[in-house]
Amino acid sequence: MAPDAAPDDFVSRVLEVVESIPSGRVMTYGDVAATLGSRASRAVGSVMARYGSDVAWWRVIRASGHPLIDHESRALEHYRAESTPVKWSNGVFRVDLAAARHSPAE
DNA sequence: TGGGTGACTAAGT
DNA sequence: CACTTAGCCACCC
Repeated sequence: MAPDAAPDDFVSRVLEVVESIPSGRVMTYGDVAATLGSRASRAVGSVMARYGSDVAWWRVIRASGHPLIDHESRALEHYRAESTPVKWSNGVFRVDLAAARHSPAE
């Protein structure tokens, strides 16, 4: 129980990547996991569910471009504030990955 | 130590 | 383009 989080932990690593995402950009769970050298996209989501309250969770979306389920209204407010490119489809919005996808190696 | 779960992904229908 | 099925990996009890 160290008071300071270790950057060696998978959790801290995920948070670091999410915080490295610039405003107006988004990353998929798979991209974040790939940055960590793993395919644990689900584990990334689990980390966000627990510690996402302290990071820009709205900048992390699914590979399909859909925002977090049951949180799309909250995410939309952030996207509008960050000028994130989104596409509307029959009342439901979707992030334009072709224009908003961010690469950490860039 | 082992089994079940999940803010997921990709492929097929 | 949207829904369904199977696969993966890390975390929790």
